[in-house]
Amino acid sequence: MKGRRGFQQSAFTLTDVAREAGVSEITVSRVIRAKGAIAEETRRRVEAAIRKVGYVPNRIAGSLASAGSDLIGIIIPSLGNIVFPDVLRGLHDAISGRGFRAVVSVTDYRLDAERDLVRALLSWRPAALIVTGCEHEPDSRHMLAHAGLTVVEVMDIDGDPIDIAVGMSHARAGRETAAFLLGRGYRRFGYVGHDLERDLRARRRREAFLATIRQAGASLAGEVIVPGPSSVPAGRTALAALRDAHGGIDAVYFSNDDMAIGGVFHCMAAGIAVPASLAIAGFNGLDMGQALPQPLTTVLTRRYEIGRCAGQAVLDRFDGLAVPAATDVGFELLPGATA
Amino acid sequence: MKGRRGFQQSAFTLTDVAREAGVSEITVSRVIRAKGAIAEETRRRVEAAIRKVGYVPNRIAGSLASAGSDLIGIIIPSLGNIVFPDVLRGLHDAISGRGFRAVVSVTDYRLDAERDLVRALLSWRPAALIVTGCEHEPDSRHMLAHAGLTVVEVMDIDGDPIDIAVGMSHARAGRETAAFLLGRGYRRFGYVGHDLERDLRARRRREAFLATIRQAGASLAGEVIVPGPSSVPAGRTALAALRDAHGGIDAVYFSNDDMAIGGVFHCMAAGIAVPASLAIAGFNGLDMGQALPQPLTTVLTRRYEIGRCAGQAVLDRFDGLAVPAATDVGFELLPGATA
DNA sequence: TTGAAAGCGCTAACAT
DNA sequence: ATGTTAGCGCTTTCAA
Repeated sequence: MKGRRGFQQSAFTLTDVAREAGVSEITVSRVIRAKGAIAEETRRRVEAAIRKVGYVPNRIAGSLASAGSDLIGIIIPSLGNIVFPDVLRGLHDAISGRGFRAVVSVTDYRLDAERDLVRALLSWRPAALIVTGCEHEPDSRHMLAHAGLTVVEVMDIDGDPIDIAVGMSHARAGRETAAFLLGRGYRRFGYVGHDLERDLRARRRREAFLATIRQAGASLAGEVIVPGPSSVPAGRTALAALRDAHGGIDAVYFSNDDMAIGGVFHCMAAGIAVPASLAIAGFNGLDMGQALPQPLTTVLTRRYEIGRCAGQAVLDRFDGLAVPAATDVGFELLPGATA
Repeated sequence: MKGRRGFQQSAFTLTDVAREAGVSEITVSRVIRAKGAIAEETRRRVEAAIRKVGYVPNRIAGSLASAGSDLIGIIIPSLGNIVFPDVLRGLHDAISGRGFRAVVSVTDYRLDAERDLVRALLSWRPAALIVTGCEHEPDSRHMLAHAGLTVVEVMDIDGDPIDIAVGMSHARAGRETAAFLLGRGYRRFGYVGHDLERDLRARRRREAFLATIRQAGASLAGEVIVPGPSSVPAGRTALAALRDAHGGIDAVYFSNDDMAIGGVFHCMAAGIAVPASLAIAGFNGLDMGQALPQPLTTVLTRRYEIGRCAGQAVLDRFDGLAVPAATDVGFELLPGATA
């Protein structure tokens, strides 16, 4: 159980099993992969031998010999934002039944880190690579486009897919939220967001939101952008700051539900009537927001579905089926009760 | 970009790079791994050749030759419960800087699924395997104990570690929560939980909680256990059900913060004064609960820290350093304002 | 500082 | 139904 490097482990190989069972290696290999015809009696002997020596196949050797791994690389910006575990969950549910394994890497929203991870994961010759969003460094795009494997870009379909894209239009979500709030009669808007340099999808929602309210002759009366990642406490303090700095705002668009729920909590604590004095809208449709005494006005995103579709696309491609270049899983505006 | 099976990709090998640079394969290999002495001039030529052909190393071949991968297998019960992404985040932060990659698998809280995943991940000859909890099927334990690699059991230190355990005592957390509520004068308790057949740690907290209140002469006046996973909506409806069925309860222990926050929302919506009419306690110390108008009474768990320590243990073992068999990251009772 | 030879443990292709 | 042969692309000796 020591092993300075940690990996000599089960020293047994196919050869040992074959000797034990009195057959050739390839026969053992066939039994293990359930491939080719094997006599019932032989299979039993081989299986007994496998159990006897406690043989664990070596997929590194197997993958090298067969020129293919059952690994699927996935590169996401963060594990701290609940949306990515949700995507991962969907992906995992789709692929694990077929024996694929997810190798997970995190960029922390840095495209240069993404480039390095693309290279690192490609070196494992995965069956597919799943990346987040449609913005990548030219190097990344080039590697992905020429690696000769299935590439799925998830979350976002506002760009030009390298291979396959599965997601939704964040621009459209921003527009529709703006239209909804305008329709409810709000005119003096605030925005509360988190680090937009890095969260490119939140940025796109904000831009589309602003364009839409301006087109309608309404204005952005003020905004607060916190430097770090989104969180409930950040949303809570940011809304307090926004109200301190700017009067007369009647509706606030938050970069996502975490931030918006923080905003709702601030209003509860400060005795601000929602939506009478202030309307609040978020993005994602988290359970939590819908379980609030007043359900949050937000956009329900299908994160799990994105992961599941991405996984299915990988399987379909693997099976030689045609896969559309872009799949829009859509979204749903939840009117809620905070706007 | 097709590739029926998705993995012939960058057809270039070391041999191609070597030919291009006019050196032998091993020299290219040395340049790539920055191992052994290389003349400056040679290095430059090799690097140029690598860039020219767009060579991506094949770590499958490399791992086979060097008898070791830089993969770390991780097996968790779920991605739906925020605690596991948190652990994953800590693990990732610890290991990714050293070039290790996490291969993630999910058991859905089934120990038989865990067994299969242990076998599947061992077949990748990972540098280490990280599993959740201290309860495993005998087969799993046996494979893990004899695989000759670093094994870390995370979350829980209430058992007998296979190799290394990093976590906290859930029994102690249950006891201390009970002691805290007893100290505040509560005597008629309720419990609201989720699927305890599967979440063994939640079960252990509950048992320790019950033992403690009984020892103090208090009683469990009623409980509601919802069948599925924990969630805010589940906690909300379960508390409503508990209050319908049982009168006179003055404090409710929830299986975790998600459930407890749902309970708080129910009280808000139903006009139940917290903690005057009903006290609420959770487990995990999620941000969300602490950002509530009344911060939740709960136990702060160090999930990120567990992942980070587990990763560090793997690195230390890899570096030949001694690693303690059990690391207790501890927890902290947050008094909050709901009890 | 560089290279030649010999595998790592498995599977594809071709027998038998 | 089973076996033989020849690698997969790299790294580890061991030489030079």
